[in-house]
Amino acid sequence: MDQALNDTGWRGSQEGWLEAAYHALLESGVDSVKILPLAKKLNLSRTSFYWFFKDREELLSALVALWRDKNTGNIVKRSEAYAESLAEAMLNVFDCWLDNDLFDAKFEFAVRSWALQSDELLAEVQQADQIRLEALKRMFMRFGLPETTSDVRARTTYLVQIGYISMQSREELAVRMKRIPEYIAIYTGEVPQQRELDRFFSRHGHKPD
Amino acid sequence: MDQALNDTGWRGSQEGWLEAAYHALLESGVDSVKILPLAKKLNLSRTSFYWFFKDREELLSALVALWRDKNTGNIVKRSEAYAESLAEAMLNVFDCWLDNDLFDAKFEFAVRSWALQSDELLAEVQQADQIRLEALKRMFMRFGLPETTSDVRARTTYLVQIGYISMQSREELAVRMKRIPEYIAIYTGEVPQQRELDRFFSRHGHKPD
DNA sequence: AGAAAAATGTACAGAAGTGTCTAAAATGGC
DNA sequence: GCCATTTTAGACACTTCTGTACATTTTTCT
Repeated sequence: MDQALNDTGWRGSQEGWLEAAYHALLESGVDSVKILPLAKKLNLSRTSFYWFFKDREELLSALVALWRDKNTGNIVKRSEAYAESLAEAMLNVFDCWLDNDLFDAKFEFAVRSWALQSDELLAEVQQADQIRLEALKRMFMRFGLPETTSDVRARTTYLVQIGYISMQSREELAVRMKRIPEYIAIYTGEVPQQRELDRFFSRHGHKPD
Repeated sequence: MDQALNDTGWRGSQEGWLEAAYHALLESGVDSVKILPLAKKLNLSRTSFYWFFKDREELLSALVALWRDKNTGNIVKRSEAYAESLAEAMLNVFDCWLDNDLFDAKFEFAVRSWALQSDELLAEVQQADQIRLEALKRMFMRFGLPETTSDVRARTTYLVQIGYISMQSREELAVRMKRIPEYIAIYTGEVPQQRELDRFFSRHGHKPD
C-alpha cells in the first residue's frame, strides 16, 4: 500500500495524527483515541508519534483546543448578526445547526461524552454552554423580550439543538427544513415571513417544493 | 475494613456487581466499567465476578436492560395521563424531568454516550427516542393540534430535556421550577392556570415564594 | 556530496486489563 | 457437627496499550 505524502514530504505530521485522533474521537469516543490504533490507521510506526507529541495527554489537549476554536464563537457571532425581525435573527442562528463548518455537531457530542470522565473538561463544556446561552439570551432581549422570557427561550433554542445532537440521528436536509418554520414560531412566538424563509433556504442550498 | 453483608449472607451477588457497574457507568462512562476496578471498590476478588456473570459483555447487557426497563415507559405513561388542558398534560410529562424515579437523567446520558461506540446500542437508543417522541406527539394531537405542529412541539419538549441532560448541570430545584411556567407557555402556546402549577409544585415538594 | 535536522522503526520494560483453572473458605440444611 | 453447595481468591497465560532508548533512514540545507 503506498503512502500519501503531505506538503513537507514527510509521511507523518502533527496534523496527520490530530486528524486521525479527531476521527477516532467522533466515531468511538475518547477511549478509542489510542496511539497504537491510530498508528495502524496511518500506516506508521506507533513510536514516531512521540516525535510530534509529548504523550497521549498532549494529543487530547490538542483535540480540546480544536473543539474550543471551532464550536464556540460561531454561535455568538450568528446570534449578533444583523436582522430586521426576531424570526430573521433566529434563522441566522439556525445557520449553525445546518452548516457543519459553523458548528460541528458530532464533535460537540463526542466532547460532551468525554466530559463525563473528566471534571476538567466538564468545567470547560459548561463554560461554553454559559457563553452560548448568554449570547442567545441577549439576542431575544435585543428584540424587546423580558429577561425571564429571553432566558427560557434561549435555553429552548440551545437545548433543542444539543438534544438533537445527542439523538445522533441522520436525517435528510429536506426533512429538517420542513420543521424550520414551526421551530421559529415556537422559539420566537412569531411566524417567519416567506422572504425570510426563502433567504434562509437558499443559503443552505434547499429548494422547497 | 469490614464488609457489608447482603440478605443471603454472602458478600457478592449479581445485584452488587450490577450496582457497582451502574455507578461506574454514570460517573465515568462505559470504558470505566471494568471488572478489576469494580472488584477493588467492592473489596472482592476480581475472579469471583465470573461466578455471577459469564463475562464483561454479560454485565454490560445487564446494564442496557436496566436502562430500558427504567427510562422507557414512564414518559409514555405520563404523556397519556388524564389532563383537562394541554398545559396540565405537559406538566404531567414534566414529572419525569423532576423525579429521578420516573426518569434517570444521568443514566440516560451515560447510555447515549456509550451508544457512540456501539452501533447495536445506538439502534436501541434511537428506537427509544422514536417511541417517546411518538407518545408526546399523540398527546399534542389529543388536544387538537395539527400533525406537523404536534410533531415539532413534541420534538421541542423532548429535545430540550435531552439537551438539558447533556449539559450535565446540577441546578437547585427552585431555579428549575422558576422556568416551568415559561416552558409550558412555549411548548403548548397556552399559559398554565395557577391551580395547575400549584398542583405540580406540591407534587414535587416545592413551595414557590 | 556531506552534514545536520527531521522522522521512522526495532527492542525493551512495564502497567492494566481479560478470562480459566483450581484450591480453599464460608454458609445453610440436615 | 458434618457435608454439599456456594462463593472467594491465588496463580497462570494472554492481550493491548504506554513510554523510553537507540540506531537508522530520509530529507533539507549549504
